Amino acid sequence: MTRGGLIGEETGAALQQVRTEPIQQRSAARLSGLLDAAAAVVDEVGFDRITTAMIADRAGASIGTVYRYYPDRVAVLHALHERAVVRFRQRVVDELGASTLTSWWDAVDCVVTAFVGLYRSEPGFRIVNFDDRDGAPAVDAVADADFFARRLADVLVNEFDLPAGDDLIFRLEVAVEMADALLARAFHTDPLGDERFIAECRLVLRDYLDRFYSPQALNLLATAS
Amino acid sequence: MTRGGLIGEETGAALQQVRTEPIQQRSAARLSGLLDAAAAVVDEVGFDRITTAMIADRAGASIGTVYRYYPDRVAVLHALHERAVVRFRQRVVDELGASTLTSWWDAVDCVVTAFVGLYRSEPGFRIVNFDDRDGAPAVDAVADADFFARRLADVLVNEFDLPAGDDLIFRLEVAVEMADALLARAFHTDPLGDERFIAECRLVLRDYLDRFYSPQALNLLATAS
DNA sequence: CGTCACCGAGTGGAATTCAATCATCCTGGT
DNA sequence: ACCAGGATGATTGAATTCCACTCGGTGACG
Repeated sequence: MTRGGLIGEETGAALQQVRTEPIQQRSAARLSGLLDAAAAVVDEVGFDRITTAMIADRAGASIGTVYRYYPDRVAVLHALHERAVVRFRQRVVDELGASTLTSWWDAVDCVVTAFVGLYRSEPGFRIVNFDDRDGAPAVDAVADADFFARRLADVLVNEFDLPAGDDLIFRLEVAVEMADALLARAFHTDPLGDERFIAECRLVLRDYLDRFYSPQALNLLATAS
Repeated sequence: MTRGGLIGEETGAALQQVRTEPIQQRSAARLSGLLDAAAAVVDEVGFDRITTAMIADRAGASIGTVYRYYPDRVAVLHALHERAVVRFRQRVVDELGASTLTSWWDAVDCVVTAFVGLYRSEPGFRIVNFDDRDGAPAVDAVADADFFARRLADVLVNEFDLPAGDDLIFRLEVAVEMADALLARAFHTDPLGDERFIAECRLVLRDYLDRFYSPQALNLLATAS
């Protein structure tokens, strides 16, 4: 199933951010418990007021336990970021499966919907943007966007016969960056998301991609070759 | 001169971030020296690993001196941010003056050019993005984008007769967010800026705004009313 | 000689470590 | 099957380190 590839359990972008892989089952819950706590704390006190003690407290663990699994404070945020990205991809897959797709646009629309949905439902999702420039998770943010663009390109090529190639990937990455910026802006003030920016985001994406991948543009491309 | 308004010495966004206004001349240089040091450190160790001690060291001052002028660590970043924004506006004005503007597009182009130029020449400019979401200067980042959009709107209205109003401001803010995201992406890996993303940024901006403000669109608007 | 600038050891709180302790799993003997 | 008891994973929290920020003392300028 090509769509499932979006989730991607490949190790390419994966990272060993956990010091020790949990062996016993009790600690499996600890890990996600710590992340849940971190997410809750982020939403409560904000991104830069987090303390490791708060996370430990909220998770019902001691400080040492936090450091058993994560090398330092920012690694916890990294992990939270990663988990949210995975959930985002899962949500995109769900959206794609629940909708009847008649053109590539429907797929892009699903991505936007998934993104907006997560912003609304996932605690701490705000810190998770693909392109946070300066904060902790910054390093591999672009790698995430790039990775996602590649996967999305696969889907669009396989299901809607868009022309594969670097151009498509590049344009999707451009689209991802723009969408991320506009949606982040939509949620900057309004916790439910400013509909104006969300709508404009869909419009911009469609216009931009239509320029290259509208039926007309594709026809021109086909007859020219 | 309407263009000069872009620089904006209004007190609306200004802030009393310096504790003590320097009285003696020697300390005038100290202030900018501290900011230069901060900028250098930001470029070297990254945004979240900055240390007040590092800044003091680099500036050849002691910690106490930093705190003489700035109330706390983030105030230094704020000041750096503010200085960069002022320089950006100045550069935009310079670009506008040095170019012959035949349409609003040339003005937008100048803004992009100024932005790219600063990215290349100004140390620490990366932290200065309009829309840093989580880091310290995040609070008024959107306010900056909004402010800049308003000023730019004034210029475009006065010089190119674009229809004034909230719609124009909103669209310019959308444009600013998109441009910022794409240019940040352009400079994420390549210190000189990936030309592909820069070019695509110009294209996206033009297409987006053309939709509403191309001569044809404006004519339609005029005849309809 | 009174300010203005500057210094840098000192304070407090948060981040991180680590040696001790507890819990769980494993193994081999009965 | 059962269980003792070592081996190893998991947890703890006091101790340590790091870092932002203060403040009393020292020079420099006018």
